[in-house]
Amino acid sequence: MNEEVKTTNFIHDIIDADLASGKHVEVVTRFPPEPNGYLHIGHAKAIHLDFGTAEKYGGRCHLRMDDTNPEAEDEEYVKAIQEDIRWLGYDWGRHLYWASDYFDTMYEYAIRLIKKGKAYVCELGKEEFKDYRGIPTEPGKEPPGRGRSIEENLALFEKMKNGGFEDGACVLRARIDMASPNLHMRDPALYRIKRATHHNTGDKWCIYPMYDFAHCIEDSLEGVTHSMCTMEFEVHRPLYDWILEELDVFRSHQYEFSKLNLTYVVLSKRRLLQLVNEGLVGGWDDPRMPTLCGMRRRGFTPEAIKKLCTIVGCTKYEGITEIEQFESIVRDDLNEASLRAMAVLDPLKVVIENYPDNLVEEFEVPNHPQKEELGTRKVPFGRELWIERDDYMDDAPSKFKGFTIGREVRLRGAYLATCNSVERDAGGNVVGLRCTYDPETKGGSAPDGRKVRSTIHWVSARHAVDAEIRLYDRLYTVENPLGDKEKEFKDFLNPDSLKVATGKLEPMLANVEPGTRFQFERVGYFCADLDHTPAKPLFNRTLTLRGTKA
RNA sequence: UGCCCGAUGGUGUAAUGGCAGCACAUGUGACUUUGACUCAUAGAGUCCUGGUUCGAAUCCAGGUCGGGCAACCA
Repeated sequence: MNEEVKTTNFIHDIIDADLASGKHVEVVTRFPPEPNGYLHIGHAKAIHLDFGTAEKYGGRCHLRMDDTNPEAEDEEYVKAIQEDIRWLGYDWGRHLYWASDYFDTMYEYAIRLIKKGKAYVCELGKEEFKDYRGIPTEPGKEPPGRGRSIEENLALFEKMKNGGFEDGACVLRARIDMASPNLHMRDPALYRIKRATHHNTGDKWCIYPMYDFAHCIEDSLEGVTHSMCTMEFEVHRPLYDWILEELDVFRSHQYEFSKLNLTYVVLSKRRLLQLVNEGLVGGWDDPRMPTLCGMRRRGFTPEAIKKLCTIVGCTKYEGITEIEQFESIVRDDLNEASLRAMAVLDPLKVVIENYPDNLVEEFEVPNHPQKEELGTRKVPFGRELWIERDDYMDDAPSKFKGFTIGREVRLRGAYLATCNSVERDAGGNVVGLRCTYDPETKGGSAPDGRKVRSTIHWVSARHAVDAEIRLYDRLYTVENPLGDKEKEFKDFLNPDSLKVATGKLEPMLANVEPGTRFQFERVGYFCADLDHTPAKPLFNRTLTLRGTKA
């Protein structure tokens, strides 16, 4: 997973050209989250691009909290955002900034625009202005305040700042072109009045800059050379350029790329919030959520997430990546890195009739089949075992890998054993197996060299630790839950996205740290949950093994 | 509807005027003390129509289809 795939993309091509021409001598990027929600895998794509680009070119990437709307934002998210970015493995060093750091400068810049006759105070209400702006096919009309004198605008703007107007009574507008085919250029709002306490600046301001005004200035002030954002901002770029041009400040440039889309995943902030608020999931860090904290809890690795970002690359094409792509990367990573263990999720009792009742043996079992350096562990074995219910079948076909009456099967790392008879309840259901083992096959191989095709996992009943095991599956039943005009995404929630099992674990698993990842052999990849304790073991299934059903 | 953007196997992504490659997914086979891993192998692609050129996925024109924008959100 560490082999860095050589990457380039259309933005890096531009950077190469900028560096070659001397337009820039260093590369400065930024990741600008608004602290109003948790980061998800879509943000990971942007983070990977922003920080990864800076890394590639030996430049720097700023982390900037884009806190221009105090009504929406909350300190609670700031810590979580930082934790998630660090978890991905990125470091902004001393370059943590806030849009609110620049409120004074932005105010000065607004005045500069007014003095140039490029901004004015507009008293039109929200709905009224919509009328003036008009529709794309027809030019808009000039708002009444547009012709006001500079002095008047200066006075009015100061009155706005000093609280002389009610919220929403007026806004500061850029004076651009009410006839522009780009609606964003029809005198967009720059400042609005909003009496809200800001988490950084408190009650100092009652006017706050709009995104379009704030963002380009933030970039410029920080010396950001390449400001990358998603495609929906493309139509804002002329405004971004216009503001920096009129202000005559350092020219940052904006480049747009397409968002990440994954099958069986919904990333919209609003809908994620809905899942949490309506109790459809356990919270923002529910392991079924595509949030970084949810994915962390699920057991996904930051390396796998970054590798996905590398593979999907950076283009302007709005496609949808199959979740199988990600799952494959995760399995690759987890297969390499995880230690093996044995756990039985749907236990069936086996009695080895010819094994002494009081005997306990410990077998030295490798922690990884291909990596000797990961060592071995001791697993206790006794007369009574748990095996997977699925590992017994009446009249099994020859390709079946498990017990059937008369067939010899290898108990992984222990002995070869043969099933002689089956115990059934009144309904005919199998409730236990009676087997005999071959004492000559210690470790699992027969001295006479006979071939045994089946190997199954097991846990000693006397030593087994009971555990709650949460079996996670896709949150939705369809690839694109947003793709149906009649139904809403919640109609496609997978009722089986979480199943809870009480499993039997090999004893070592009770004592691992929360977050530790394992492959339960023949079952899947699992991760000790945040709430896992030795007294109450709790594991999450990250993914099944390839080729096995959920 | 106006403006902007895009289109390469089922999916994602390379090829920067010169052999259309890689990965995932799918099929088949081998190996296996995990139905895992690994290995081998197969099928499958340049949206359409013209033009420029010795040569076009790439450049040009027109079309088709898909996406975005029209908050005092970001």
